[in-house]
Amino acid sequence: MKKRPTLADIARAAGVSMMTVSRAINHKPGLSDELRQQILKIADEIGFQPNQVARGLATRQTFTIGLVVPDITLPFFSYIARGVEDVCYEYGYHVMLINTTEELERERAALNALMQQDIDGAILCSVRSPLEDLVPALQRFPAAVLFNRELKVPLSNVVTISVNDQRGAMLAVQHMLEQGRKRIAYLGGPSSSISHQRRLEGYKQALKNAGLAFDPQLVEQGSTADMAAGNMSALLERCPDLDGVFAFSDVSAVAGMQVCLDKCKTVPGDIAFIGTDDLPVASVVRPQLSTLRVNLLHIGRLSMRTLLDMIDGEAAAGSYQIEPELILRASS
Amino acid sequence: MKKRPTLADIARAAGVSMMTVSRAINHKPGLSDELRQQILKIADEIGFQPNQVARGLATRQTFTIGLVVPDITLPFFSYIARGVEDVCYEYGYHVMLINTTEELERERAALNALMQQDIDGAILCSVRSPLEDLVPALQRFPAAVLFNRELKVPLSNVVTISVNDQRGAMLAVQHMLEQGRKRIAYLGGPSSSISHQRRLEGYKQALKNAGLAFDPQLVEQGSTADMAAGNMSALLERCPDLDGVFAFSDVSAVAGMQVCLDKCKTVPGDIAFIGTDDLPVASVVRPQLSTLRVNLLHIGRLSMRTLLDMIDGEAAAGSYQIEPELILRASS
DNA sequence: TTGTATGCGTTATCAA
DNA sequence: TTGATAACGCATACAA
Repeated sequence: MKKRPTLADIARAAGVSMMTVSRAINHKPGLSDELRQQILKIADEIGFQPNQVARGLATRQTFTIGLVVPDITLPFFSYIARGVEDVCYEYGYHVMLINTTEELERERAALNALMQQDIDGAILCSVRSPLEDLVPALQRFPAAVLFNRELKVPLSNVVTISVNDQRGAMLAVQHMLEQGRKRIAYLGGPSSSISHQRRLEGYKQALKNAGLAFDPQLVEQGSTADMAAGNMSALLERCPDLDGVFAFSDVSAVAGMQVCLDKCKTVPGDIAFIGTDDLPVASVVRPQLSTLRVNLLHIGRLSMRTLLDMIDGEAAAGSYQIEPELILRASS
Repeated sequence: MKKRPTLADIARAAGVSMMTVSRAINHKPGLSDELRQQILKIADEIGFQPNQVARGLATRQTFTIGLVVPDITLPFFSYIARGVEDVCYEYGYHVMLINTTEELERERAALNALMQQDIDGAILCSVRSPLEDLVPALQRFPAAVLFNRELKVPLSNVVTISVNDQRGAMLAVQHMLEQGRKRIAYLGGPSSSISHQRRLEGYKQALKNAGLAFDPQLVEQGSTADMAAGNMSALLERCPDLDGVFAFSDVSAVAGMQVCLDKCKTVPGDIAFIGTDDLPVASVVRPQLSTLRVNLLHIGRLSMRTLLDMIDGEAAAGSYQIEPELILRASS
């Protein structure tokens, strides 16, 4: 591996100073077009690529943002990541991706690593760290977007973006209640998930609004498809009169639905199903799955654009709330 | 935002030179334990975080690797990314994630961006760029792993890791042939995909081995679930005697399977289905889907560990071949 | 329009 | 065991 050419190399070859080369490369004013073309030509021939690390050190701007997610294999986060990256590409930014696997220790490490990297901003998705750790960390970033996590007191350099999970759950449960169903279960996600907790609240609220009592027997939690299937079996056994299921994700919903079909229940005749996220699988299974949709790609893009606005000093801190949309298909 | 403390700040506060602080921070020999503890204590109090950009410039090592994928929303790649990131976390490395959306222009931009970032290595998944562009780019990285793409001539700094897609397809098709099926379709992926092309080869090879002629009428291609469903309808209409389907992904397989079930075909009675990737959905749908499995998390980890070995100069270039495993479930 | 001096925060090198 | 000085590659500020 031979050393990469530097500004100095170009300067020597072109017989000008480094600064002139720098200006030419960065398309800054202050030299004749003729000379600029000449320099660019030489740079190209020599195969010059500006060293962004050096540039970052000099300008204190790395054009890199940190993206922290619990688990990139969850479609929910991979879609957000995609949206973020798309906008980054448009604006010449780069993404440093960190998975935390919902572990506090790894979250702490992620925040620490990002501090040291001199990133221009951070997008933190569903972080769990206690506010006493999170707030000081946030304050050290030039700008940050906090997704699905609220702050007690607003910070001047952070925007919060949240999905209204509670309302989403209410919409789903209300819909089934309006169909005359009375025994609706919540096939929940991991108990530590903030979305899970919020949806549970929405579920309870919808029941309350309809004058129905909350029955803990009708709630299960679990993260994988296998667990959802097991939970569904347990629910059916405990509550044979079950007539509706709101699920934490489309995958859980499909798993649960198949368990019911296996046991000769009809969907939606005996039991209605509503999932969450509108994953590709939702419209592929039979019956096609009703679901709560939020445009995750859009959320990713919005997050990154908001971050860019803050970096450019064009936006004040604040908060967005994304409303999920109830997509009715054949399962409810 | 106040300026972050630097080595100089600590040095001043501790009444020693920057170098002594540097040595203390980096746990390098050359100073008394006593003094080291003293310095670390001050650094901690002051909230010092070493600036990795400056460190990277000085040492020419950024502890960052580039990960290029076509689309992080495809489970195939998000699982690999997760495996890569897990190993990165263990070794204190960072991941710069870039999506190329299968566009050559964006691939070129990705390679360029990574060159400029002074990364320690790169993992390139399913890149399409012609070898004449790819090879010179690869040579500029200290080390690289090339996933699902072959080189004509080996490079001393790159390891190739590939899934044996051809053999996988052969296994799947052979299995159906052994069941006595004669009209097996290939519900393919995007035609530009290298995996798609390899699997098509395997499909043809299996037919040939069985003495059957290849019938282009039995092949369709498309990337989304919707397209797969449309393609399945077309196949059924063109070839009513169809009795088996090998699909490019589990999502395509499920989509195709549901189309068949909708048209009152039985699975696997009338038509057998075998998918690819063993996604969660495969074991959740009914009938449960047979599929080709490779451990993607493992591939991600293997890629990153191999890259680390090369970075540390411990491994020579070479190539790995991953064999898919045929998982038989109810659909075949 | 072009060039010079200096600094960004850290580490390598060599001297004490 | 410690420290002074010079890189690393680029950009800012100021001068010519």
